[in-house]
Amino acid sequence: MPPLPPSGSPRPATQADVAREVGVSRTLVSFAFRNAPGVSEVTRQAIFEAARRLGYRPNSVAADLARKRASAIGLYLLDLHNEVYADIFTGVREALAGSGSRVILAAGRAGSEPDEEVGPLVEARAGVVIAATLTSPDAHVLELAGMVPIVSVARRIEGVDSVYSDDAAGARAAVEHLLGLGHTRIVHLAGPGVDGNLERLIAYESAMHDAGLSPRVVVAPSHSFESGEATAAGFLAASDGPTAVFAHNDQLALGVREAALALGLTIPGDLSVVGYDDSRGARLRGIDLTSVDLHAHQLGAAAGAAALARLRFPSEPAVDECSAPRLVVRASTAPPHD
Amino acid sequence: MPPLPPSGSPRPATQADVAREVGVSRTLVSFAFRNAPGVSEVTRQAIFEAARRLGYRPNSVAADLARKRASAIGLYLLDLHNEVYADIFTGVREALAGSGSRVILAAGRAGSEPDEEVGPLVEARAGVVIAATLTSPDAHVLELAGMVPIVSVARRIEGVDSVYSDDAAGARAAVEHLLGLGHTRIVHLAGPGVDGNLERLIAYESAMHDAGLSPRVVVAPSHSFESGEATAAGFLAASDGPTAVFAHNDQLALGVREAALALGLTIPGDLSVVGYDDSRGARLRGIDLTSVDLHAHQLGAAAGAAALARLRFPSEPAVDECSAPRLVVRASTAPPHD
DNA sequence: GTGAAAGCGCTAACAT
DNA sequence: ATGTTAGCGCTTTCAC
Repeated sequence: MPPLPPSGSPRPATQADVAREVGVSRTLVSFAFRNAPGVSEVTRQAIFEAARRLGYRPNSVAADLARKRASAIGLYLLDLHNEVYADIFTGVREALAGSGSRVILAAGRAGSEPDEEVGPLVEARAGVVIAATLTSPDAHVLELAGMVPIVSVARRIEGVDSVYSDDAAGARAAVEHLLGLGHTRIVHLAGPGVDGNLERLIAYESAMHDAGLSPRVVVAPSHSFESGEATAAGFLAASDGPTAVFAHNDQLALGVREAALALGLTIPGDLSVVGYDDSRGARLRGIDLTSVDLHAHQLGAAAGAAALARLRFPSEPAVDECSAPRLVVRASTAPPHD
Repeated sequence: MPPLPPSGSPRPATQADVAREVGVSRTLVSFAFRNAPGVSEVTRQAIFEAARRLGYRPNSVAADLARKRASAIGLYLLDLHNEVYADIFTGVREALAGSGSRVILAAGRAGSEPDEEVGPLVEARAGVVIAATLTSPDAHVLELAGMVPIVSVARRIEGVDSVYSDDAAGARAAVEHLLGLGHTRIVHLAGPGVDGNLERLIAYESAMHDAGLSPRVVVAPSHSFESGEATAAGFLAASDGPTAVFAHNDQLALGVREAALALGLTIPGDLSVVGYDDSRGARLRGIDLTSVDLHAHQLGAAAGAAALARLRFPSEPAVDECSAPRLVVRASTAPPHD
């Protein structure tokens, strides 16, 4: 027997319906729902009661339209599969708690153009968009910023509110850790070559040069675990393979780890691996991945605060908040054994 | 030196601005942007050109309001920190690709009321809300469903479109696997006691009863890793502790694993652990967690399809799609050694 | 304390 | 092919 039809969705109730039910004007209903002064207690109660009966829910979209200012804050997250973005999300939410602003989310999609999914946020007229992480060129971001204020998370963009971590310092710390252990054949597994993704790469190259070594960079097609695994399967098998890999993020690093173990290599015996993000996976016993913590949660909270400020003071100078990351050494790194 | 002020956000351009610029009526601009027939090619080009120059972006919110039907599909994800929801998200997106419908996301928050965060989706007037996973009582969900069609993911709700996995079968398979290995002291680490979260618990109890054993249920305060770790630290230390734990999800299971290892127990030597979701973490070498795969990606895709159908046929009977989960046996389970 | 009227940016008949 | 007009659900002066 097929289940019952869903409770049907007739036209949702409007303020007009409530007003008619109570026998007052629409204005009063509007006032009542915004706790505006000038509604007698008895009328207010009657209105709420009728609203409950009718299942009335305010239409925030129509309200914003009429009010001519957006109450929504857009939050763009590049990759839901990467836990870092969940941390950023939590931080943002925390900063926004009690501010009375709705958050509307958008997330990156596999095959889309860089930052394409930010579009819906501006078309939905978010008052400000917190973006973690933008991947299109600065010029394009600035163009976007002309339509809606942008708060860039984890990437510095001149002229746009930016809340980020010092990637150069983090990457340099990671490479120097490896260098200090005695490694010389260190591969950097970079993320796709998009704008705002280069700091770690550059810091790696510079640290290698400073040590008198030649950089060996391999670019992964995406930031995912799978992509790290597949890419590493290639360069690990080569003769004269690396004794250490510094990956752009933990996902890639875990992929490298998987590929290495599949080839019969041991970690850190045959291969040292360093990631970036210090995510949950890195911290599990048995994984113990050395990684760089960029304090994603705090980054999110700072971004949330910046967004609120931008909403209130549209023409203040852009904030530029850089925080220091921290290298967390675990058991995935050791001196090379040859 | 402080950075430059952000490019400022004057009033965003509207169709009226574009129309004025080109010297045509607003209607034509509206038509042009919706690729409606009846606009000469030259006018259309002029319109697009002017729009580009002015930085015009359509206001999807105003469009929906005028059109009197929502083009947005709401997607509620209970916990961004749980990778399963990212899989569901990906599946939904896939199913919706090319349907021309925007997706607006909302995610659960730590301290909020059950399903509270679905509210913004209905207030933003989503045409249908895909909810993964609802935690409030059926009655409350049905009330919600009176305001907007709901597609419930991973939980069956009578009278509401439901796309879910057979939790009873999955849980029973997990417990019987443990039973088959010879375990008798099996603890079930359950999620918080909310509606729609009981199937696994009940199946566990029934499987234990069928085996002539008495169930030992411990309820975790949340679904998180931390909560699993803290809770397990308690019951593992007890004398007469379990030889196996079946957790409500992988996060909890990984927390149990961590607590066990911290106590010096070995897995699966001293303790067998089974999770649920078959997430990335479970599959890592060195973790090798036995788990139940509920095919989150497919669940998401099916939910997306159901949402589209519901949008087109508002009064069709509710769909009720149940799929079979699969137990994936890995190295975290073995016969008890005493 | 309450209501009438205008308008937010857009779509959708209905003209022309 | 192009323009006019009337709303969508709401907020917001400004009267009463």
